[in-house]
Amino acid sequence: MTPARRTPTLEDVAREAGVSRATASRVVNGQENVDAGLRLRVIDAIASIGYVPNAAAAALVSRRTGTVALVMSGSDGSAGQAFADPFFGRIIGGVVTCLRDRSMRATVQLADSAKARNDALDLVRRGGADGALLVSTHANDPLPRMFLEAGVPAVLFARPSPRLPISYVDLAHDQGAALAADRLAARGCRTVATIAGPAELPAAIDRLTGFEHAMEAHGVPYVHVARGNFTAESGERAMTALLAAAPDLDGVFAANDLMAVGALRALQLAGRSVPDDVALIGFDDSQPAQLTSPRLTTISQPLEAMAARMTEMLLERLADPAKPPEPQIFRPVLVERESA
Amino acid sequence: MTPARRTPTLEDVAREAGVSRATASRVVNGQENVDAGLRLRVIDAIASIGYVPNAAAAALVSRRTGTVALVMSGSDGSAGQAFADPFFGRIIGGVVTCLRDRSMRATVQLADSAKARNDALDLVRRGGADGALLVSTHANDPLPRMFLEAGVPAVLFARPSPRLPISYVDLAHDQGAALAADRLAARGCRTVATIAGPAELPAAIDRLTGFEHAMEAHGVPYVHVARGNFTAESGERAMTALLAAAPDLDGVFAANDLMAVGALRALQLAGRSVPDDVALIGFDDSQPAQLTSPRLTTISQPLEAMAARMTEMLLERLADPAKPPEPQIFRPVLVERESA
DNA sequence: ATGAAAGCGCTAACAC
DNA sequence: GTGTTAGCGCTTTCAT
Repeated sequence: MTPARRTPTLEDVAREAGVSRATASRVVNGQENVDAGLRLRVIDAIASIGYVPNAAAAALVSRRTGTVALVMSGSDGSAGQAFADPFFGRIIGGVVTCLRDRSMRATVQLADSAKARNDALDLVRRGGADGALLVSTHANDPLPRMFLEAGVPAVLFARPSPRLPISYVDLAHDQGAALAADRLAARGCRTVATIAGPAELPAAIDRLTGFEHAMEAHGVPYVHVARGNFTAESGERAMTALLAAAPDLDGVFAANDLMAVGALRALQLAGRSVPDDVALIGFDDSQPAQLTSPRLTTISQPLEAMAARMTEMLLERLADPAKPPEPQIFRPVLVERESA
Repeated sequence: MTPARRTPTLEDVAREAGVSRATASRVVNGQENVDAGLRLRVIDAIASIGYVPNAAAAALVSRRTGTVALVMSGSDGSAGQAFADPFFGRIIGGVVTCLRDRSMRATVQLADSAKARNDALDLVRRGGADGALLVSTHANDPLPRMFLEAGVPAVLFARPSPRLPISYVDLAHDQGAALAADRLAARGCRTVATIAGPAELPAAIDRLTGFEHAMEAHGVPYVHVARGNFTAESGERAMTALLAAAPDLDGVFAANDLMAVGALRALQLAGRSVPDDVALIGFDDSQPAQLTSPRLTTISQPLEAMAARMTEMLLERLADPAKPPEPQIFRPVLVERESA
């Protein structure tokens, strides 16, 4: 008859295999310096008694959990809604995929309030995660500085504003905007406008100034500017205003695809043909960009690759705490479709 | 001068406050039965020496981690790509939001290969998570049965197929389809078609049969059927085929919004006006549904609420392991816009 | 290459 | 209400 069973421990494995707990541990953790014969016996013992290592015990002594905190920093109160945005989803995908190659995992935190930010930081301080990945796109987000000051290993997605001595990955947003400007200029557009994003997003600012500078380089000293908030509605409104201000417009760069979709609608309502009367370029290469007619020419960013690199940088930092902070900037690419 | 500091432990707190470690522990864990005066002294001590609890040590003895594994089960090789789909994002949002109210968190796993499935299961068995949330939408996914047989607490998103004695949340997909049928019937549509989703998704099957049955109830015995794979392109192709087979079509139900968007395009290309010539209804209430012209009438599902409920059910199961498995079905709602 | 032994920091009985 | 105590299961020097 079956004895009342506790769940088997390393001790049991060791006894069963006739080795010490230390050796059993070495085998479990895949260390090389173990006699092949013993290793085999340990492996058999593990299988025969159905041993499963205890993660908490390992973490307690090794001070490593194999877990990384992935902190999504939103404006206060943005709540769970944010996750519906593929931007976050793609980053999660990149992070999770990178981690699992190393047998690690991510725990997702939402930092949209002072309490939530503290909880996220606490998680790492309590040893619930080995380090943190902070997706923080807003200027003056307190989160990066909190982690920095607490001495908690962290890498950011997006350059902190104001700047901080901390590693981050980011896109060359200005280059993306320049790609759009180049395209418009190449089509011969001379009266151009841009629908900019919220001023509190450094990325939006970079896209705006990047566009202006690049058009300037193409001999176009003035660009009409309207602001939106990254929604289609705001893009439509902005485009309507732009059309009123500059009826002879022949090229438009929207700081994201959603606003470009709205702009497209306004343009079509106004009887302008895209791209013949007005060329239009978006940013992000999101799904909506592929669903409009004409389909949107846009700027794509390698979010998954950026997320994976961010993860690697954290792992490097964990392996060598002395590693100095480092930025890593990715290049956007122009996706040519029908709207420009 | 400052002594060489270890990181402070509960022991240090206890000494500083002049109480036992047990009392200090009670205060840290917010237990009620502690003298108010002592509690204050402990709190002061914590602040003054900068104590931070160690999660691994707590987990080791309490056998609780406060972490739940959120396992995204995709078809093999679907990789990180899947996360770009707002479907997953919304679920993650619902889960994370629900958990954080209880000071818990989720770790995201991708189960798209035999190894990944084993890793996910192992995570819980090693005590890396207290239980699992399995988002498994494909028929014959081995994942749910694996967790069930391992005796690991788990709750599913979507009814397992074949059925299993395990708790799950799901949408009444057939009711959603019926909502679409009712709408079409109310508009007087008599020659209707549906663009169905992949046959390996139980949800897609339910939407198809639900639609057929409801139209039948409205006195329409036959529904034209074409299959798509949930992409806009497949929807466009399906619609083109449907138009060829039944040129007098006056109503179409697509099993998701993306296919509806494709169908809309095909319809417009064929010179049919939507909704005047042909009424069109989608499913999901996704972003693209709001960006087309006309905007899509569609069926929405409360994914965040479903995810939150799934999470609660797991927590209930954790609190009472004897709790019998239970399904929880949510109602879809018709979102009236312009296409039908 | 292997084993002995010393904790890692905490919770939960249990006794008072 | 408070303290004492016995581990939780593992990794990791340190000898050998």
